[in-house]
Amino acid sequence: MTPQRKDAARNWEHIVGVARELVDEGTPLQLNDVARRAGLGVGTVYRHFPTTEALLETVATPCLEALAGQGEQGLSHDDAWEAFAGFLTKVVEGQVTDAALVKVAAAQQDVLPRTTELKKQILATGSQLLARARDAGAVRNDLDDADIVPLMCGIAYATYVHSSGPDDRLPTARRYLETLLRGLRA
Amino acid sequence: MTPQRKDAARNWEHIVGVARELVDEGTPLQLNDVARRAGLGVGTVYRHFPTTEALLETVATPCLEALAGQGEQGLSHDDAWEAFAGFLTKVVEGQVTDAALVKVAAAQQDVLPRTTELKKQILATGSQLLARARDAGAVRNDLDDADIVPLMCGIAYATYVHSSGPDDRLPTARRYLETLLRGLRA
Amino acid sequence: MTPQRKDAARNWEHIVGVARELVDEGTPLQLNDVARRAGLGVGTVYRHFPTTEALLETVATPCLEALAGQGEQGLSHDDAWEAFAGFLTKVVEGQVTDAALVKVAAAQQDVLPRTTELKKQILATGSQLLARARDAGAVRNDLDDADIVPLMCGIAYATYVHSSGPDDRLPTARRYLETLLRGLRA
Amino acid sequence: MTPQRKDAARNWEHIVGVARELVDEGTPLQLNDVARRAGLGVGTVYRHFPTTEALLETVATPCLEALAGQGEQGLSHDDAWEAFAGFLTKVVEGQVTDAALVKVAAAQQDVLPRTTELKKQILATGSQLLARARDAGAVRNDLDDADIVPLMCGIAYATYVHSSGPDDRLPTARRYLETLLRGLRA
DNA sequence: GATGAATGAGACTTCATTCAT
DNA sequence: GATGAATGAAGTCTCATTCAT
Repeated sequence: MTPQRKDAARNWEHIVGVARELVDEGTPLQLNDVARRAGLGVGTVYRHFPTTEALLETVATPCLEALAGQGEQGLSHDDAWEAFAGFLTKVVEGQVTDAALVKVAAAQQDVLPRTTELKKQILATGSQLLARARDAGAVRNDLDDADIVPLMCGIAYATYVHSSGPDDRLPTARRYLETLLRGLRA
Repeated sequence: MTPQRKDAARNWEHIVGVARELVDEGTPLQLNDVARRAGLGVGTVYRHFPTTEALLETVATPCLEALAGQGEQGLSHDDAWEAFAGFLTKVVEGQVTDAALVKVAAAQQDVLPRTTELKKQILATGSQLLARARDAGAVRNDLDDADIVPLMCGIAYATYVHSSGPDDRLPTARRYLETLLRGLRA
Repeated sequence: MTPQRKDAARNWEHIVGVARELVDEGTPLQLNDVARRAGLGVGTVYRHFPTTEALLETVATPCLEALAGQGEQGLSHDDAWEAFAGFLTKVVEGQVTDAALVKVAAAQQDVLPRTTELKKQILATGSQLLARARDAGAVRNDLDDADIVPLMCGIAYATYVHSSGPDDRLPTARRYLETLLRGLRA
Repeated sequence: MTPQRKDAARNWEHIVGVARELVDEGTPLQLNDVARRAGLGVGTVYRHFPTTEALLETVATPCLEALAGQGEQGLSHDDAWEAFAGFLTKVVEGQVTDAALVKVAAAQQDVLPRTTELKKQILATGSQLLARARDAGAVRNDLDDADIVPLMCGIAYATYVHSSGPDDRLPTARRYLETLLRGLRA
């Protein structure tokens, strides 16, 4: 994925870094814009990332990887409910902290195979955690695998609608999630 | 609100109708686009609706009015919890049925006084229903007035993320809301 | 020129009054704008004044008439130079006081016969005053009739370029004219 | 100022050339219009000149530079009055020859730093020449630095009002300036 | 590979004028 | 006569993408 030549690799990093900043600022990603801020030619940015989505997904990748990792850890947790709830908390925290994540999560289609892979992996982990919790009688039966991601996106969205700024988002998101989890509990 | 002259009124209706279609299609509202589809001059559309928001809010108005009405009815309901839950159900059903509603609900600023008025009214009703349910000991204490709208938007959003088409939205939304309501219950 | 029906006459007056205000504000004359401010339909304004120029000239007419009158008076002045200089002073004062006047004066073509008539009359008076002053040996020979209006417009323009606001215009215009007059003196 | 790449430089020149023509024709500068006439995309023109003013000032730059140069020469002239008068003559000749110059001169705000610089320089030269002439007792005391530009613009404007075509402008402008200069003489 | 100039479709908006009511 | 809704050409400007250098 990462190109070979050293300068190309440096550019790649730089572009992703600039894109990260833009996403954090809430500025809509525009490849021209990224190029200007990175002090690079548009062509260079296009070579590395043919579309906005590709760049966005790349920006989101580390977060997705972190979530995937945390899911793995959760699987070794004794308490099935705690594992499940803890995982969802991480997911929601990620989303309200990182605007890139929400967009990538809500997108129906991915452009990078890596993104698809990670999303699948996270979903699989979520499903396992849900299954375990359900088997342990901790979660109600009417919740499906396919509901996890939408619900997390919903919580994140609710948080964005509620929040005036980026500061009060974390507590709000946690509060909303707690409520939802209480509703999920068997 | 509706203009006086017959032809103008016809155009007004027509524009709103076309906009309704576009919203339902998921096409982003564009005044030029509306004009083309309506077979009218751009200027005509601009005369009636100076901004996209004005048109969008107008499109959403009937739904908002319906919700406001249903809220009123809820206030005369005996069971405080049922009244509260029923109202939220109506709100969520409205949102997943009507894309305009989500956008208008999530917007921080309105452009039409009528919209502001209706939103206030609905919020007030929601607050009253929440207070009644809380007083009756049916709802947990940590839910605030300011959380109602965001949570409803969140449910709607979750539904959109989940749904492949517009048909399975209603049951999904109801299921999600039920879960949330269970979590809100004291 | 003024219409017959009483209400029409009232409208006519009102339109001209509103236009006067707009000109004084420095707002560019727009017939739609005039109509809105006057609380009349655009059609009504168009009926009275088919073009912006027609309205502008109408607005300028009283000033033109005043100048024409003052020119007449000047002709009966004993001192030929004083008469000439005094007349030019009035003209320049008019122009820097009234934006409509500059535009009408600088225009190559008039749309109202009345305007043409008044401009001719003023020009004729100016020519006579110039001739008298020249015959009296008070003015240099190289100044032509056709130079009077342009020079007055030039003085007015210089004043506009110089001036920061409308308040310091009169003294500036007078100063500039004095200089020019000194240069015209034989 | 001129871009690096050869094709870009060619376009830049071409655009300025086309703009020059339009200005000379008396056609109001419009970026779209320029693009069409130049056979270039609108975007190209906008890239080079983000606003009409930027293009206009660029078109006027060579003239401004010429004036600045001539002012320098004037400073080394023995006769203070001749130097002053000669400079003003050049300025006025420039203005009536080049419509861009009048607009740029009369504008309160510049958009290109180069324009501001040149205008300052020319003004400074004018001020010095005026001071020298005044010290030499050749010019009346009531003329201020800040009057030079407005008066030159006024002369140019008077010339435009007078002239039927672009051909008789130069002699007219000279005649008007002579008259004014006579009035400025101590 | 890198650059960034060029492109031009297309979105947005204004306004002079007409004409049905 | 009066009204003001309708028109749509024309101007402004942006931005994703391509391609010559």
